[in-house]
Amino acid sequence: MTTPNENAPAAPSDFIRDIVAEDLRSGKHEKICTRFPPEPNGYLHIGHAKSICLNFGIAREFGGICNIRMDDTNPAKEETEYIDSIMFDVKWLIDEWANEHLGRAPGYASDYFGQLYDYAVELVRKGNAYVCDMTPEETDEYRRLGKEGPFRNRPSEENLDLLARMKAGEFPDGARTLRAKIDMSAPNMWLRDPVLYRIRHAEHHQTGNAWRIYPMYDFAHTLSDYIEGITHSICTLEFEVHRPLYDWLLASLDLPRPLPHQYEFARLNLTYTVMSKRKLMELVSDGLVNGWDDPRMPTISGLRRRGMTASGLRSFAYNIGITKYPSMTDVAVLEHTVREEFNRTSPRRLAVLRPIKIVITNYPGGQIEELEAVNNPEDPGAGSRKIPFSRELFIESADFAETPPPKYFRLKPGGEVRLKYAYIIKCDEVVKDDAGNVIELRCSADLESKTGGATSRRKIKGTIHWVSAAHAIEAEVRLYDRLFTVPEPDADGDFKSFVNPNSLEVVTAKCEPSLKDADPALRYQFERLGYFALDPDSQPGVLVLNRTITLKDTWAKEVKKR
RNA sequence: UACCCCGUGGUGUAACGGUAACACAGCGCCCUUUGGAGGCGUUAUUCAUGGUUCGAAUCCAUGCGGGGUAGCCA
Repeated sequence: MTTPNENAPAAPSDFIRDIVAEDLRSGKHEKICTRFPPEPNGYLHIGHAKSICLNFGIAREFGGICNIRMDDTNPAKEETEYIDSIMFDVKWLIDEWANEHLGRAPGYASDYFGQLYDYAVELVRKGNAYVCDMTPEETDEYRRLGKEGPFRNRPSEENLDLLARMKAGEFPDGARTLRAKIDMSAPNMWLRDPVLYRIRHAEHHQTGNAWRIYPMYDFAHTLSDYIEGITHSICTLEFEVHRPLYDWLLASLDLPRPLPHQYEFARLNLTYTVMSKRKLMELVSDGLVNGWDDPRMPTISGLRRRGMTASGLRSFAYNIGITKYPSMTDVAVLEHTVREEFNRTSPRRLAVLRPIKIVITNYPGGQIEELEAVNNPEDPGAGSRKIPFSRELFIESADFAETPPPKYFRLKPGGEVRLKYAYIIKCDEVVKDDAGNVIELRCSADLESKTGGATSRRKIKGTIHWVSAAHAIEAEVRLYDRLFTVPEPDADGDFKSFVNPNSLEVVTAKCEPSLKDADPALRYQFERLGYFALDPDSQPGVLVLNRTITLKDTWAKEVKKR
């Protein structure tokens, strides 16, 4: 069932896929149907990406389908803005990969409100549900005590009448509920007559004012699964204790088989970030980030804007596996996955983030050379391009040190360095302003050391990047770092106090001229610096780039050790 | 507190009663016109105790540790 030109790793094996494979083998199911059921009350994050890749991945690997279903049973918390973003993110993530395994057209639990209500009536008829008049506080207390309430044994006819009047909007919010009649002394709290419907005089984003009662998660989710013919209903660990209720609902309605079954796996936790919708919402509303799609956010929209690709996120989802152990994944795994893909696919470019000017004193003033530069050493088919060289250049200020630390093999007074694709130069003079800041370096080039030249084979320890001053184009470059300074910001204390004050730095970079036509679909490697993607803030003639991820920097690590 | 689930190197996973392996991270070396990439090497693991078995990470029991649930949220 796999598509041929898939560059993500081979399908993994895990306990859920083992079950699916066995169910197919044994003939329990002929065709697998999974689902992804987000509540539209926030933006999707990388944890949802794990779930999407699991559900669509299974559909894809086993020749089944996966439905997208908005779990929209609480009109108070849900908004169409979220629906739009969720649909966009899911499509972005599975497009070209598992889109053909999308089941029914993306829909809503609210599509089934009518059928759901009929099931509720049926439950009442069977004596498996009743209308309860207790207040929320009373309900809580009785449940805690394991005590049966006074309305539990209402006659079926009365329940039916009350339920119909609830539906008709005769009672105020919270006045009554429909509850499952299970077992008030059950050790599992979710079996102590859970609420199935509550009264909410609220307008719903899909159904408008058609309904005055709304089903609870357990009821709506379980029966929506059944209605859609879901075979494997995969959710996160916190729903584990709900599973007996899931099974009870299906059994009590006496539904014909095959019934769906619920399986649970551990949600994703990543170091140096937070993952709950509530906390992400706080970062946005407190202005600690610039919106849900801020490139520092672990949201799918943020990661996309940062420059991460759908295939990269999918590879990551496959790399981390699926278990029931509540683990903490090192964000370095994500970073590694992204680098691995970009190293294979990214065109190389020369750009200087923090420029310092150098003058090649023995190079003629008006002369310009077009030098050949390889586009991607990992991909010979990517070809090469020309970059202009002239007497005045910019190099990275970090690539010069007046008093170099040990093992520093970049440019230093009297020292030599190779300019990538160009000449070996020697720093002859350091020019400073009145304040003592280095403002210019005067260098001489070994004019025979260019590729193919007589001295081109000379062994020079350092090679640095550069751009021709006269030809450079400017770009706003946004340098992102981890959003939090500690590996587990929500371990203890206020997570917001650990926000990294240096998580965003904006510089004006000098770029080689070919970047003028930068392609938003591409990720560029700025040699020796990292991978960069065009930000949507870019306009014709105005380049804005985001640093998706740095290159591995062993020198920085060396410096840090001291 | 009650109930449920889970414990394999620093981290994430594999091994499905038969030699504990892979990736990330770390460390060292080699190579390099990216201190990138790549190559080679290396450190380090079955929560504890008992039991079953020729043989246990795997099965059982107890203990310990971690997580989840106890909304008219999902």
